[in-house]
Amino acid sequence: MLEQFKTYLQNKVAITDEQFALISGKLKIKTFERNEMILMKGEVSAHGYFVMSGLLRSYSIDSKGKTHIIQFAPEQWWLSDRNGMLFNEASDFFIDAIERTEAVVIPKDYINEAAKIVPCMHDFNHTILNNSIRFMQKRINMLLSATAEERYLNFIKLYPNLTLRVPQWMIASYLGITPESLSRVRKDLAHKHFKV
Amino acid sequence: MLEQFKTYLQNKVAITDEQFALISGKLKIKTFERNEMILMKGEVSAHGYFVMSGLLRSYSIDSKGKTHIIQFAPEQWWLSDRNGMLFNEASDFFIDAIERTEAVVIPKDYINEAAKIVPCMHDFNHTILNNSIRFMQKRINMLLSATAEERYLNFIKLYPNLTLRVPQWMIASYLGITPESLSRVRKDLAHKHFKV
DNA sequence: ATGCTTTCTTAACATACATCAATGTCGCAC
DNA sequence: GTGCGACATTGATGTATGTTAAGAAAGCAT
Repeated sequence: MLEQFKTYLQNKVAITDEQFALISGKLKIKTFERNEMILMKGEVSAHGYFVMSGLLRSYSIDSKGKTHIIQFAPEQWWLSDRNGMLFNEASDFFIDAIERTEAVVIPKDYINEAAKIVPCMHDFNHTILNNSIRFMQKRINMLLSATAEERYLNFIKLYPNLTLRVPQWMIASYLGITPESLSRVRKDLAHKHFKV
Repeated sequence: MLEQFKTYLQNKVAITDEQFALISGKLKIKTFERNEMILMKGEVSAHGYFVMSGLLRSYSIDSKGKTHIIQFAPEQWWLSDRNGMLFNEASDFFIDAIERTEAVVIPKDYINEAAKIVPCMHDFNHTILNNSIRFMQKRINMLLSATAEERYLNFIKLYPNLTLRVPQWMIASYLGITPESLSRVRKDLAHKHFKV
């Protein structure tokens, strides 16, 4: 059941099957239905999720009722609320399931506990967090500097398979533009003979 | 000399003076002049910086020659290129000094080495990275949802002292608007009797 | 101090994107 | 299969912000 998570871990750091057995005992898998709410803004979350199949998202809702997607989490991605996980504070964002998804539930103290047994879990954590940061820096750079069309092209390159799985209004929401604008960007690209 | 860095560390995790002495031997302090270039895009960086006094920034330059500020690093902040630090890859961004600054130079393997002696350095690193992530998530949310005026007001609240130290075109660049727009926003705020 | 460069402001004008609204299409629930 | 709600497209129009350009003010180097 946790086979996929093991493969993922072993891909990042040197962990033997025996070691994995030692640190995976407490891990649980949870299934979320399509559209199921996972975390509300304001709640305190004590778990992170590693997505094995399906697709999660975190998002905000602004004063005008518009939603803004902060992150997509497809297979092999992590999603967690940093406020709750580390600081026991209320979440700024909502989390829900876009598709039916199976995720490994990671308790907040898991990494530290696991690292007591398998020290390189610290390196693993370190790597994950740093990756997340450089990923977000690139996104910030995009939002600061790119036009709607450039952002969309970048999105397609970055998440080729999401482009087909996710409704366009969600992609628009991730890019920081309206669905109408995205529709027009796509129309223009089609005229330029651009193909996904 | 490293007094400030020690205080900072002790504020975050339980480290005795003795422990700090053990892990601070190799640390060096470096001074950068105003406008001094610290890292060019494309270079591989092996150091992070902890700012003790002064102000650093990381930024990109787009195809039209415009600069976009990714991060400011005033006193007590960290700045490093994640590409080089963790993955030995070329940096996406530039780093330079806005003011004359004194910074502690943190070699890429420092945290791991220090943690061998003082294990809670892992917790420290963990906290720093998570804080950075939630900070950036909020910024992304801003860029997705807020108007120029809202972003500026948020900036003032977040970095009250930077507002006075940094030229306005840099603030504009951080907010993702032009200096002219920022000037207009400020004019409007003045009419509404808003005071910094 | 002097002069030169950088920064800030203001105004006229341009434009990318948002908004509003109507229509069409698709997929899913019953 | 029918019908309803979610999604996508398109067009007309609005608006926030960008662009260009000029002059004023402030900062910096010699």
